[in-house]
Amino acid sequence: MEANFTTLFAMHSAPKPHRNPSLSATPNPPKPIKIPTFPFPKRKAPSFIVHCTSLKPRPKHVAAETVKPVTAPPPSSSLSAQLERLAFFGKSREALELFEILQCGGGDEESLSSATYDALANACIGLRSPGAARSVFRHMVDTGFQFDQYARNRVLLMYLKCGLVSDARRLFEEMPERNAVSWNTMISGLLGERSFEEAFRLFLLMLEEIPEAVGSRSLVFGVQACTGLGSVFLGSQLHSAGFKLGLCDNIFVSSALIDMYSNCGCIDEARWVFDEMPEKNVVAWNTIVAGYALHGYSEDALGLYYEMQKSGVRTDQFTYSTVIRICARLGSLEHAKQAHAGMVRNGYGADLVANTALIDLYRKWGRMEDARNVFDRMPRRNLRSWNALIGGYGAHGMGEEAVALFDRLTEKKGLVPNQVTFLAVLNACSSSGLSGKGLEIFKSMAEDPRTKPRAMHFASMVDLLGREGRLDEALDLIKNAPFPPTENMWAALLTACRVNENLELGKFAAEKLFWMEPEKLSNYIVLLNIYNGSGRVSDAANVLEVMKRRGLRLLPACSWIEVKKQPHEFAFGDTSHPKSSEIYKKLGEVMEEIGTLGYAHGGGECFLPDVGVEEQRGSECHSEKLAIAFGLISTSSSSPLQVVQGHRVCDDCHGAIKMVTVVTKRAIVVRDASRFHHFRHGACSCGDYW
DNA sequence: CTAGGGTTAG
Repeated sequence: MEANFTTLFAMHSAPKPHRNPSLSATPNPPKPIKIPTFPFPKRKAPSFIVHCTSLKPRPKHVAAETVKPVTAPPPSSSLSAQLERLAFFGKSREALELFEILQCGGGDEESLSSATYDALANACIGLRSPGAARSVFRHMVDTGFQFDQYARNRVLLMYLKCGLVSDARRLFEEMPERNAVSWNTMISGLLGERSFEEAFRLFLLMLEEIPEAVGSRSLVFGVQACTGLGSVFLGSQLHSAGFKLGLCDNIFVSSALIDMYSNCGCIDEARWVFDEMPEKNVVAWNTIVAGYALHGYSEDALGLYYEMQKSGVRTDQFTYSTVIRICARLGSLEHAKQAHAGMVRNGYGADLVANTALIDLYRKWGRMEDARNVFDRMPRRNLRSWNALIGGYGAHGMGEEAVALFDRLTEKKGLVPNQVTFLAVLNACSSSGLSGKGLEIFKSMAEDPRTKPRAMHFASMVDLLGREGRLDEALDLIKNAPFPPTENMWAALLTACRVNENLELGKFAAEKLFWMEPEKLSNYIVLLNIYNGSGRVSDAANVLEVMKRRGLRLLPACSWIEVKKQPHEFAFGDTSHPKSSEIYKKLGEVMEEIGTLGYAHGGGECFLPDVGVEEQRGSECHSEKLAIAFGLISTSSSSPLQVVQGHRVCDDCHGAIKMVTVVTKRAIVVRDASRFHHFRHGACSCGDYW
């Protein structure tokens, strides 16, 4: 391990973060949950730690982590003392105003005291104001302030925190001498700018120049740089070095390592570091839970969270925002509600991030009143909070509310809508038939160079026009876009053609898609449904033939429903559930009942838009129907049903469920692969377009 | 003497 880091770094070319691909795939492929319980087996140490023998452990640092009582500067009449007090109490703006007044005298001023500059630096950092930072530094230079190492480090920090990175870099280079704090400050600043490579190089330089000063703080930065670079290769070298230097029994280093490993796709190594920690604090727990979640192991992550509670560690707002996010991905409302309750109980009910995660969660469950409640109670909101709610309204066919919220947002100063906001509101307009408003917003985007519509916005407009049957306009929009058409745009057109039964254009769009994404099954199925719907049997057979030739097969469709915290899963024609006979009996009754209301089973074959053909011979016992039948017999007659599934609903089920809400007087929410269907009083929030 | 450290969202 004496091999020096510079050569190691040189060997290492263009690192790419290795992430679990399942996270970047479709937005909500939910899964049923089985929470594991954790015995904690000892894991094998990663081999690189065993191999590394040549470094000598350094004498243990005496932990100087004692917390000193901090006292405010005493009240005094002098301007600089007042300034210090203001800065101490976080009144940065006022402190800087006093500084300006102080400068008003002009001419030959004297330097302020070190403590006053300290306070000013804090004020500048608090406001992130580059202008103020520059003028404070200028004042120091102009008045002949005698810089010591401390003051130089403070200025360096001030510049970095105010975003003056290149000035800070120059300052750092020109420093007559640099101590550990100077290096750490500079490296940390570069990390904040996401200049990971430079940060890592600087860390190596520090190791060369003052190796004795590289302590656990520096190591944390080095490891963070590796996290940013996504390089487990470099990260494990640092782990190894830190291990030999005796720096790895530090909670900060351990947490940084856990984060590094999990962000580099090595969850087992992350877990090893975690298991080895003699004392695990909140951050370590939060990091490992987030790590499992990042890798898509949501159940394990939730299981670890329960383990965390058992261990007696106090959960914090980070815990809740992570756990709520996990619950949002899982098909579990009960776990989520408990997390919500715990968050409020422990005094984090006002946390911005956790509340935003809650909005997202409730919207994924179709509980828009709950989402709105959370939003209204939030003491502070950022753009993401607004986006989450606007998007939620859109996904549930509540376009009016989405637009109202969007208008409220644009009237506010301080927050400027971004790409996500626009996409959310355009989708909302489209799904609620507010085409006028949608077109208006789309036009307004194009007028402002900062919000030039992107491909996804065009796709949304294609959807909007297609919904109204304005297929020619939709096609024109695709052709006249300022960039080549994307998959999303053609897919939106294809859906429009299916609903509007436009065979020719549908075929055209489908062929574009087959060429662009030949592996994607749902495209073929949509075309198949178009052909079947218009009785073009031979064309349908052709599509099937092509699919077979390309070796396209799919997982069987399944749906699930949560009853009393237990998920119940159903596949097509499933008879494996213990209550299977009751379920089919109920299903039969309900189908008969809605039959008397005029429901007729859709005669021809109806394919689920994204499931293999051999999986479905008829839609009478599609998994969603089974899940709903089970929900009906196992919950009280007034409670709404929540069904989750990974495939899109077929026409027949969609029609049937609408009528089921009439005869049972229940609300039913189906969260499928592409959207929500909020069935109530015989209608669906999607407006029969999906 | 003071300063620099780890985790979170669409």
